Amino acid sequence: MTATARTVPADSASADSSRADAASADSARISLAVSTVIFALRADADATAASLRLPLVRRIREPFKGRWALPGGPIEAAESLSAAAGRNLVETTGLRPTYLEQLYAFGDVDRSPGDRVVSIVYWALVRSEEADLAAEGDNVRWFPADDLPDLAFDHNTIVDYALWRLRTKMEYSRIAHAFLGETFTLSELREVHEAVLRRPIDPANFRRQMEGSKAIIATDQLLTGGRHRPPRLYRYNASVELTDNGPLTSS
Amino acid sequence: MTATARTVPADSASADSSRADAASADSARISLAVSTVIFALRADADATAASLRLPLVRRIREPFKGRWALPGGPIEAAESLSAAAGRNLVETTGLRPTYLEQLYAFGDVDRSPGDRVVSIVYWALVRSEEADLAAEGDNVRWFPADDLPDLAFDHNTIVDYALWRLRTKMEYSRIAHAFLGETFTLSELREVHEAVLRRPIDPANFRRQMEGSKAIIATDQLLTGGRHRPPRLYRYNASVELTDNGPLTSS
DNA sequence: GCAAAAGTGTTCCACATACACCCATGT
DNA sequence: ACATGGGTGTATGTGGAACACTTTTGC
Repeated sequence: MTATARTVPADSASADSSRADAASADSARISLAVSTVIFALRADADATAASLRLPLVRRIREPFKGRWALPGGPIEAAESLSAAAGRNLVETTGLRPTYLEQLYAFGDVDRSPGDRVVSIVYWALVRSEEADLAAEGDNVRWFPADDLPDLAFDHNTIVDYALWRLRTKMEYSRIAHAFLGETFTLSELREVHEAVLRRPIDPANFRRQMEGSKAIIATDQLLTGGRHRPPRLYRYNASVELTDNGPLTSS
Repeated sequence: MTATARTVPADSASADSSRADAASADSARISLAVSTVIFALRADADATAASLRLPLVRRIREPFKGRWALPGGPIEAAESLSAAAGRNLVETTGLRPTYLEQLYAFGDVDRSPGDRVVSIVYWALVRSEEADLAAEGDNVRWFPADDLPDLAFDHNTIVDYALWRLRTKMEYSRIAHAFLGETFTLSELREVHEAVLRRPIDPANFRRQMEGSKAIIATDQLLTGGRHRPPRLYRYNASVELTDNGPLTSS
């Protein structure tokens, strides 16, 4: 992460650097794209537990023709980066994200054979119920996030990083709500944590942490129809942000 | 942070999205730039404490001609994003960064009047001693990070976010070393924390936290010449990363 | 000796963990 | 009745905050 810059005489400073935010003929050759890592929790094949899954699209042209890749595309002149990512997501899956955040800008010189592409990558969470009716076909398919094939470009690296961010953020943020609907039981919320973090969590302690955090509000409703004692339904407390992104909450 | 995307028929998915990572005529109109928020700790005017400062460059052309702005410029075809940021930093200040990390990609449609510019912003830390001999002139000047004038573009927002990231990261990472030299006393390290976080820290507890973290190694040398009991010199433990950036440590 | 920073010891408290135990429901 | 998940109570441990106290230097 440390730059490999060399020292240079201090005098050469101001002339070049005053071109701040101006584009030259050089940078016009670099093309810009947006990609999105879309996570959903979906029932496993054996239906015993939910697991993290993400949709990929099959590339229909070179480079990496036939390989699976993250959904992505160019940015239109009149849309912001997050709007481009959101549009992208809708076009690929037909789903609306409940959470969308910029992940990282990937711009290594050789990440795309032939041309130079800088990809601004977003990551998103969609509700499980919605994900079940998501578009799937020959060119769009959902894969288990922890067991992907060899993807096009540096997309395996990108997914690894997105997974790391999701898991890190799950530990200190209220992000799990984004996988669930309007109301939910504490067990459902706990199962989201367990599926993402891949470890069991003590229900008793989880309850106290959540109730102490003021991130959820108990409703007066119980979920009946289960096989056992009906659990209370909770609602997300909209007055607390899902994640603390500092001064960048509104972009 | 939530996208404002609308739902769309699921069928329209694969055709467009398979253009992943390809650039169209649209995105060729968007120019790409790199900017850098460079932090150093420098002695205050009254020399009693150090404070966070950063170098800005004066814009010599429209838009925002005459306004102060973050150092930045275009990305060259053969350099990575971090290399562009590092070069940028050297050209502006003549300094070598001890820490350099991508901050965020800013790409709102109207952030630059007239044209559409996406700026990939890095933030950097440089050593205090080095910063004292940094280039400064009519078009490059250091400002206190917490008291900036009205900057060009959305650069005030960018600095606010960079400050938030620096302060957040200072709390859970070993990043403070980047402001210091090869060896340092615990007081110096603590003063870095105090200056960045703007609050006093108990020296006794700070010592135990640092020693317990294994991030620093005691040398057998004491720093003599002070007015009081000579403190021990410590060295940064290179075997632990400054920050945990997950699977992205080497880019 | 005195001032002041370096460095050590100890108490207190918040909070996470582990786990025993009671509650309410469907079968 | 009993199995099972919902929900409460409680002991133990860990780590930070607060602060008293000792050590070592310059003057």
